[in-house]
Amino acid sequence: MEPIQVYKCFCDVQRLRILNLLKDGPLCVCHLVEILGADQVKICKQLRYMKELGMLEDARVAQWKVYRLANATDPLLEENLKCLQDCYSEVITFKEDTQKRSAIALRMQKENAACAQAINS
Amino acid sequence: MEPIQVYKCFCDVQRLRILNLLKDGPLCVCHLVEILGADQVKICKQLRYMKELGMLEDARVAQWKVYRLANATDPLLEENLKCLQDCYSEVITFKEDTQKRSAIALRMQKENAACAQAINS
DNA sequence: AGTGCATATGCTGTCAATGGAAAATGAAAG
DNA sequence: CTTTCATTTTCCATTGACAGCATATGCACT
Repeated sequence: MEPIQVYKCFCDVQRLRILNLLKDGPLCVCHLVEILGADQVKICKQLRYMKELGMLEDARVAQWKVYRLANATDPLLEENLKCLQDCYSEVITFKEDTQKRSAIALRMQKENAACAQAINS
Repeated sequence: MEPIQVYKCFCDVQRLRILNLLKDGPLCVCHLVEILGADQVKICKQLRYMKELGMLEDARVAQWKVYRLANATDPLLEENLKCLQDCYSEVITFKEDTQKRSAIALRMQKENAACAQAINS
């Protein structure tokens, strides 16, 4: 992966937040939409962007589409997510996102939601 | 410095090469032009871009203008330059640039060039 | 086939970034 | 004060990224 392309990818807070979330495991689009509180179409486009870049992979589970980080993790990606967490937590809502993610996982366990398998597969 | 702005700055190989060079100490525009083998006006614009971003500082020495990294070094900047050197040395000509820089410094010592003080001030 | 939910695509206007050519500034030297 | 060298600015055309909206696809259930 060309470093310049990676940096272009990093130029959007939403993309950074998505990458940070996926770092802890796969998620389906509806979860990302809920956590980021953003337009579905927009999220979709970001996901496609990062998939074409080779950063993400996707898989279908029934109606849902599950995205995960691509296998070969880019050193730039890891370093930067760490650095952002350490130094820019007021600027990017990584912590809040991760908390929301836990809340969703919990809720789905209780409700035994159909979509739950997406997270745990 | 907003991380997004920093990443936008990183989206250009020439800017990365400039930052890498300045990490080892200040340089004047003419040296950067020589090392990067690029259009002088273009370099100028990049320098201005990074100065307005707060990443660089400049000072005049006679006819020459000397650029250096701003005092407060951004953790993102340091981390990324290191990471790029480690993992992408085939993609970005950091090593060659640094060698050229040494060659210039040496040559100027011999010639006792007027511009030399710029590097060493 | 027809409905509903989840996800994706296409199109269009807008705005920022980039490059090239020409002109302008600032400092030193004749 | 004119020339020269180093650097910067301005203007203009082009490109690329992005948001918004409408529309389309894919899958499951009936």
